[in-house]
Parts: sequence; C-alpha cells; structure tokens
Amino acid sequence: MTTEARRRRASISDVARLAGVAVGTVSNVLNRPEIVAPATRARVEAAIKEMSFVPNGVARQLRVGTITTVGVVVLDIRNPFFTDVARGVEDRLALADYTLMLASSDDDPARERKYLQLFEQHGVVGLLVVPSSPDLDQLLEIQGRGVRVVLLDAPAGGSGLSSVSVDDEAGGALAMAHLIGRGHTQVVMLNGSHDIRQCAARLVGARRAAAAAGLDPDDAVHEVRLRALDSASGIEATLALTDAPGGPPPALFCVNDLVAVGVQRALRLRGGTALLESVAIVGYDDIDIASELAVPLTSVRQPTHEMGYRAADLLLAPDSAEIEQVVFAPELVVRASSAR
Amino acid sequence: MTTEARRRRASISDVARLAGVAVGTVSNVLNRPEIVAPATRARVEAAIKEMSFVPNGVARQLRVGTITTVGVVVLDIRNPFFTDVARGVEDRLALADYTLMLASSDDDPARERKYLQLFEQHGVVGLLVVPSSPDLDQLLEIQGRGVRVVLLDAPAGGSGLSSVSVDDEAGGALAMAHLIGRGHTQVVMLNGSHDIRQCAARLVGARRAAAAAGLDPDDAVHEVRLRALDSASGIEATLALTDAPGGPPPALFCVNDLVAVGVQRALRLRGGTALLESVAIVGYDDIDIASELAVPLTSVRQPTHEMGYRAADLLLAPDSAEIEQVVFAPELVVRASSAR
DNA sequence: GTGAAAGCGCTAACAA
DNA sequence: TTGTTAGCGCTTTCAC
Repeated sequence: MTTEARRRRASISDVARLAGVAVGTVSNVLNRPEIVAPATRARVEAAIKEMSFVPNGVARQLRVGTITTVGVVVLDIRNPFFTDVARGVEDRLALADYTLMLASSDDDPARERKYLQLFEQHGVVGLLVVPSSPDLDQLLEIQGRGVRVVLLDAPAGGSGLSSVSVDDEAGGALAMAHLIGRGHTQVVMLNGSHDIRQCAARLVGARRAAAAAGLDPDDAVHEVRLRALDSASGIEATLALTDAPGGPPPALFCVNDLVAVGVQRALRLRGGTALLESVAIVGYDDIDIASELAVPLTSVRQPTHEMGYRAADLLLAPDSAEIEQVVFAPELVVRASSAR
Repeated sequence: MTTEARRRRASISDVARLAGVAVGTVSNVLNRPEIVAPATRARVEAAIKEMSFVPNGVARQLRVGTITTVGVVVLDIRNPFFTDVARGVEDRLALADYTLMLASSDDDPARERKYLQLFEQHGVVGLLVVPSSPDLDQLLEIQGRGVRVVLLDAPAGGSGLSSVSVDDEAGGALAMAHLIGRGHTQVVMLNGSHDIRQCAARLVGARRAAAAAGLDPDDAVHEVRLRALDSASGIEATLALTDAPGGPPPALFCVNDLVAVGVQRALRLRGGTALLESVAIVGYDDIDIASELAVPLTSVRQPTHEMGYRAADLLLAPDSAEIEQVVFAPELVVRASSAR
C-alpha cells in the first residue's frame, strides 16, 4: 500500500487480493480458465490487467518441475556451420512446441561447463552439445540426473551418450584423395588444435587417403596448426607460408571454409589473382558462400540442417533410454579452387 | 530408500540427511564454505558427491530473486551481422561475469513474443532485442516490470526504451550516392518488407540521396520486395529481373550482403562472369566474406561488435534508469563490384 | 465453483 | 558453528 509497494513485481496473491478471490482461483483462470465461473473469471482477468501481472515462470517451474526448453551449446556462434545445425534443431523442436536457447562455448571447456551448468540449473529438458573437449564426464553426470543429452557433431563412442555426427575421417580422406587425384603429392593442411576432435579426425582421414594412394603420409600431408578456426587465422598462416623461403604450397586443405576464405584473401594480398589461382584449395563445411568466393571453393559438405534435426529428434524421442549413434556421410563438392 | 527413490534428483535435504546435518548447513557449504567447520564440511561434501547432488538453480532463483543472465533475441541467427553483434554483447557481458542466452525470432513477431516471455519467466536480468515489429508495447511492459531492456539495431525514439542502432537512412544514402557518383541514375533496390524498420529506412535514405543529387526519387530508385533477406531470395529476384524483357538492371542496391551473394550467383548463372561484371552491386553489412566474393562487394559497414558491446554496456549500467539512444554511423567500403 | 493449505528446493534470519 | 524455520510464487489436492 505504501509507495514502495510498486517496486515489487505483482504476484498471484496480489492479484487474488485485488480480485477478492483465493490464489488457487487465480491459478485456475491462468491454467484452466474453463472451469471457473465467467463472473469471477472476468474479475480476475481485470485484476491481472490492472496490475500488469505476469506469472513467475521460475516459481511455476519449481512447482511443476519441467519445462519445454532445450539448451544448445556450440563451439562458435559465428560459424555458419553451427548456426545451420542450430536451425535444424530449432525446426524439429518447433514441431513439438519446444523452444531452443543457444550458447557458444568458444571452444573453451570452462565456458562450456558454465553454460551446461546454467542450462541444467534452469531446468532444461535436454541438452544438445558440441563438446569442446573429449572429456564427457560432466555430460554423463548431467544425463545421470535425468536431463536428456545428445552429442552434436561428435561421435559418443561407447560413452553411453547418444550422438549425431558426420564421419570426419571420411571427410578428410575425401579432400585428400581429391587433391591427390589432381596430381598433388604434397599438401599442407591448415588445421586446428587436436583437442578439437573434428580437426584430429580430418587429419587422420587425410593421412589415410595418402597411404591408400601409396604415398608416405608423413611426407604427403604437412600439418600447420592454427590457433583459431576463422578467416583471420587463415590469413595469418597463409601469409607466413607465402613469405617463407619455399613460397606458398601448391595444395592446401583447410579444416573449414572460414579458414579457406582467409587463405584466399592472403594469397590475393601477396600475389593477386594469379597467385590465388595457382594454388589448389579445398575447404570444409561448404558454407553458403563457398560457391561465391573469388575462386569458388571446393569443399566437403556436411548435412548440417539434417544433423540438427536428427539430434533434436533423438532428444525428443520417447523415454526409451535407447542410446543411439547416428553418423552421416560427408560429400565432396568440387569447384574451381581445386579443379584446374 | 526404496528402489524408486533413485528416480528423483537429490535435494539439499537428502544430502543433509545423509551427512547428518541440517539443510542450512548444506546450504552454507554451498555458498559460504569458509564459515563451516572443516570436519562437517568434509562430511557434507562427501554426501554431495555420493548423491551426485546438483543444486536446483530454479529453487535458488526463486528464493534469491535474481540471476546474471541476459537474453538476446535477434532476427536471424544465420545472418553473420547478428552473430557478430551477439559476440560484442557476449564480450561485454563476460567482463561482468554475466552470461548470454540467444534466441532467433526469425522475423516473426509471434516467435519474438514467445521468446521474450520465456526469457522473462526465466528471470533474466535484462533483454537485448532486435525488434521484429515496430510495436514496442510488450517490451515496454517488460521494462515496466523491472527487467532492463535495450533495443538493438533499432532506434527507440521517444518510446522510453534505450537503444543502440546504426543510422540506416545514412547507410542507404551512402550506398545510393555512391552509385550515383558512378553515373547510375536508375538503381534497383532489393529490399525486404517495410515492416522491418531497417529496410524501410535504407530505402528512405536512398531516395533522399537521389533527391539530393537532383534526381526524381520515384524514377531513380526502383524497389523490388524480397520475401526473405537471404541469398535464396536474392537469387530468385535476380533471376526474375534478368529474365524480364529489359534484362538485368545496371545497378543494384541490396539490403544486405547475403542478398548480394545471391545476386552474384544468379547473374553468373545467367550470363557468367561477363554479366556479373557488367552490373554494379552494393551490399549492406560488410560481412566477413564480402571482400572474398567472385567480385569483391562494395558494402555499407556497420560497427557490429561495437554495437553489441555498447548495448550490453547500457544494459549493465548502474540503475540510473537513464534512457539513452546510441546511434552509430555506417561507413561505405568500396570494392570492385561497383568500382569499374 | 471456490477456498485453504501443503509443499516444490532453496536461502537467510535467528536461536541455540 | 550448527539447527530451525519462514517464506520466494506457484500448482494442486481436498474440503466446503
């Protein structure tokens, strides 16, 4: 009643008092309006409007226990690959009238932990995560507490988690085999940290393809480690390579398209279109603009939308605590960057 | 104690019982471990581990009332412009040890409503939103209930909300003036729905620039409405334009770079590089790959990261319920697509 | 059809 | 230092 009363958000009991009914009745008009008498209902609704009352979802959730939100944690929100996957998740979730909340771990296990904890504490019904480290303990624990967890873009192996991923070794092999088919026997792979599973696996695949072609993997694929998987790192590494005594390598396999974009920029910076056209480049992800680059990019395509969709599917599946591993196959899309 | 007991998640009182202490003590080891005796603390910690207890964040929040999460709602999560802004937000938030949760409204006011409601019910401390409609009522209401709200990429005008935006009219004018400077007196603007403020404003700016150059706006800028702001729509519209009697227009102003990417693809589809090089194209946003397209794209750059950072700044500002409008200036980046 | 009251899991006084 | 207890705002029996 004092002026300071206006500071606090109205609660259900404030509404009840104003309408002259019990809190239970207000709750009823909120949740089962049909069972309350029209007259009281009108009174309550008026009171709700009057106080601009919004039910406290936190309290509701505490009482009811569940919520229809799914948390998604990806490595990098600026990478179209992940947002495309997220879109697939969202599309599937929408069918079931669930909502999605997204967070980006930035490849940092500490941030990942934090977000997982945050989501769990918020009571999400499930978690879709692109793990930033091979350590699945936290996820296993979370699953143990009844939250449904599905690994995204990483195979769960025998860990006890469901997962949806793409065969990265196959993708690496596809890229390397293609380059070898074009006559390259020495390729530089611009790769990320091996702590990132995808990076390690793509290298393994590339080496396997080299071996399969009768080459010595150690000689055929030379790895350069990037400190991040974006175009800036691609520029940096390519500049260094180009300025080194041997000059730029004749063939480059980039662990993702963003890096390849940086490579193209750096090559053009140093030697214009001529230099750019003289090196074979293969990227990974086949993001939207791969086909529109200065030199359209050969890339390994992954079924992003489908991955997200399928992962959400698994998440939403009937309680059958069935653990399932879905592995999609990548596909090589050949364009000018490697096809001269 | 029965087998069914393992079904439910352990609560603080379960832990207390197992450790032989009071719930308050468990709460203390959780929140102020230093004030509890080492011996009891050890006992409690053992019990916590034993039961794999995770505090119920929902209950905590209900009790404590607040939380350090900020909700961000953007129009399209796949548009790099928005994710770059989100990154700016995140960087600022991290400084204050706040976390960000992201959702995409997909330009759909109904979805926006839903997410805003979800975030509010989850008790976020603040909301950063790129509004999908000019109707700010819901946001005003939310702010009225004590949640801090800052508009992103839209000026709040006199509505009573704070906002961080870029002058879209100026951006449209920049693009148009440039094209006029290149000798074009007829430009087609590939635009989105005028319900999207940015789209409407950029057109206004373009017309203003035409008028300023002594041209008749109605004649100089011909608008084509896209149904979405992505490359697919750009392709579709450009194909239609190109196949029409007059052929493709000599100058195109795209409301964003994604659309411009589609334009380039469509032109190449119809007339190869020759056709592509014959039309002047200006995009908007200057996304990362604008400079790496087949024909590097002239584009209007917006300070994305800074926008997000500043918006989060406003959100986090001391309770001084100061309403503030920040407007950044756009900048034209000229590249080959318009510079022949 | 409506009211009263218990309790979801937790924190913060306050007592002991 | 530790225990007890009152509520945070809501839903849901169970009476009336």
